[in-house]
Amino acid sequence: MVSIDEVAREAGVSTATVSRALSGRGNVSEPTRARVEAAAKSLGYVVSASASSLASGRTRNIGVLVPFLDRWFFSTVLSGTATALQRLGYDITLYQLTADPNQRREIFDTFLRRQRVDGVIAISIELGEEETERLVELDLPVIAIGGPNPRLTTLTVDDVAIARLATEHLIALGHRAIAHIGASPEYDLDFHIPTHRRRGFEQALADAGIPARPELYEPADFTIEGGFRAAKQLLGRPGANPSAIVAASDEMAIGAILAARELGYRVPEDLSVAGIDGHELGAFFRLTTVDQFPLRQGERAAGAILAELDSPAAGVRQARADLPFELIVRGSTARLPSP
Amino acid sequence: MVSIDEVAREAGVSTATVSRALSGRGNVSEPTRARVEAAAKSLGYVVSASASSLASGRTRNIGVLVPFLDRWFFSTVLSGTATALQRLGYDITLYQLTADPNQRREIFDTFLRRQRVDGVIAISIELGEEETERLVELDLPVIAIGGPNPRLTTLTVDDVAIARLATEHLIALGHRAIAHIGASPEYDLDFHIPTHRRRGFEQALADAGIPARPELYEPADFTIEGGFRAAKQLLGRPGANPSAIVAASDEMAIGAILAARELGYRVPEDLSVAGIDGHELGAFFRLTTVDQFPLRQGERAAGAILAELDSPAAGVRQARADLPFELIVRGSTARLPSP
DNA sequence: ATGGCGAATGTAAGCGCTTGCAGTACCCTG
DNA sequence: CAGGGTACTGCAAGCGCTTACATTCGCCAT
Repeated sequence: MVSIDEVAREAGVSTATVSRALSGRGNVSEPTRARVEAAAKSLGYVVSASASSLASGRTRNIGVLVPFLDRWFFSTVLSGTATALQRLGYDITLYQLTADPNQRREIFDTFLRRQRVDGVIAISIELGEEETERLVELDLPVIAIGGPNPRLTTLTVDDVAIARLATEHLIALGHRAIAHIGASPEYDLDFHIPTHRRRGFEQALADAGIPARPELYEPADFTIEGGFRAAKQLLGRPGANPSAIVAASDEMAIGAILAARELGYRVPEDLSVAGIDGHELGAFFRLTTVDQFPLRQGERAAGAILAELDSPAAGVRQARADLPFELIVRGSTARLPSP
Repeated sequence: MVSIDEVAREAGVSTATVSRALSGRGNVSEPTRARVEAAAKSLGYVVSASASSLASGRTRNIGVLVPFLDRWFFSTVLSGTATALQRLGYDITLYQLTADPNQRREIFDTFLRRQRVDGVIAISIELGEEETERLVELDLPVIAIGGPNPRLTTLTVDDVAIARLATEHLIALGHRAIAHIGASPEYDLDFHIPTHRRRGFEQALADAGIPARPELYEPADFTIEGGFRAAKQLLGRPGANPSAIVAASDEMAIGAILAARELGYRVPEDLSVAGIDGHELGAFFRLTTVDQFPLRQGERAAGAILAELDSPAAGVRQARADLPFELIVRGSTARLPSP
């Protein structure tokens, strides 16, 4: 491995100058800089990350925590984060958190404390009291996506408003018998997203003066299959007879569309279905949805952490539910035919 | 930050002993080890990654290269890798490669050469000549998944055999008019997977004495939507009239099932459909497929890299197509009704 | 008894950088 | 022309560990 000394010798300067020339910190005359750069290139010199980190305290590395790697939403957010961070020359160290308390403890107590990262992004992680504490103790910039956490800077989307938007769309189309596929309470771990969305759904109905009908609610597990089963329940339930369904996720909405088709309903003529999330499969199924732009969420988290890195405490701890979302009307919803 | 000196003082030993006690390298008497451990725990000491790496040359960090983060196959393999690596105390540094040559060059020329990783896992990356060269030059253990690369240790699945297995299943069920959804040539970048699968399909037909029929082939782009369109072509083509379809991916197979339903075919009564990959949605669509266990592929890569780390060159460069795969018969294929 | 050996521990020399401090040369002001 | 900057560069002290080598000590074989 080529070291900085060889570059210094080759360029006829001290190692200090090489360091300054290559890192851009401190003043170096243009000709010297060029000479150093040429020497570095010709020798194939690349600074040693550990030596540089040890001496400077900077790592150019961000730790990213995700609960799942192989689920669409999380991998999409991660993708956005990774793209943005890489573009700016940052490495990312990935930690996939499981439910195993030992594994989690190891990550919070050891991995994150090895001075290997300059900051941490937690993507939709339900953090325990202690875990939040550990994160704060790190004394590093931390950005959390999802689930307002009063002790951390958090990027959150207003899930109540999202669900209300989807529901209002259906109401505006003349629907009144609107069903909702949410989550069973035990699924409501992650930031109470299902609960918030259900509340948004109910608010929209209430605002429109439509009485809530318990038989028009059905829980599922946020998967296509779950949505499929829930929709079958809903559509088969005597007296329910919904003309529209708001699902708390696109995957469940797709399941609902599939279920409806199987039962002989035409979507959207006989049944309107709206989802939430902006899933990649939405376009194919012509699904009307409220997109929350997960890719951009990831990019935004990257931007936020870098901003804090640049000017610490610039982004004073905040927890604003201000991530953007937007109703995307496609072909799965239609005006209720006047009877 | 607590340093090793404080632990040494607290335990009443030298820093050398602390290092040895905590890392497990070298001899330390049991009582001393316990004392050191207690001191470290009470002070909340965690070794500094950069200092340790600089001094020892080991980083306990594996670089992982992926082409996409937000596609099912890759994120699933990555998940397997991450789980296995984390369990063994390794960090993973993630690099999402794009097609942008500048970005790729930066990763190969700079990021990977900063001595930040002990080894590299390349997940289904189509590596250029030069990129392979850079990887070899790193002089680190490198494991590639997919696409036999004679210069690297590669984990590969036999795509010809996989496709043959799927096709033979259909032939065994009595089908003769079997269509294939593959990829258009320009999509055949990544290790020629589509080509191999098409070849396997054709071999199976040939072995069974079934003549190839060009009108029973249709290219697509490996997505559900692509499979949907391709199947519509196939099923609408005059004179084609297939009784079964082998799709080169599960996503395309799912698209084909959806297309068939839309055209009024019952699956599997009127049309059998088989896929390849083992996609998570396969169960829901009752898709018969050849599973290639991507999660396990990821774990296996992790195991392989650690094996090489333990005993360099133990895993002499090899490129065996020996990853396991298995026919999973579900409900999308059935015996051809005797006419 | 004695030499030899291995286990346990300490000493101290790095690992390859970054950066505070100091020195030099040059330029501008008054 | 002196005084004071400013820009550039070098010197050298770390950053917080690991580990080769040295030292000590108890124990066993001779």
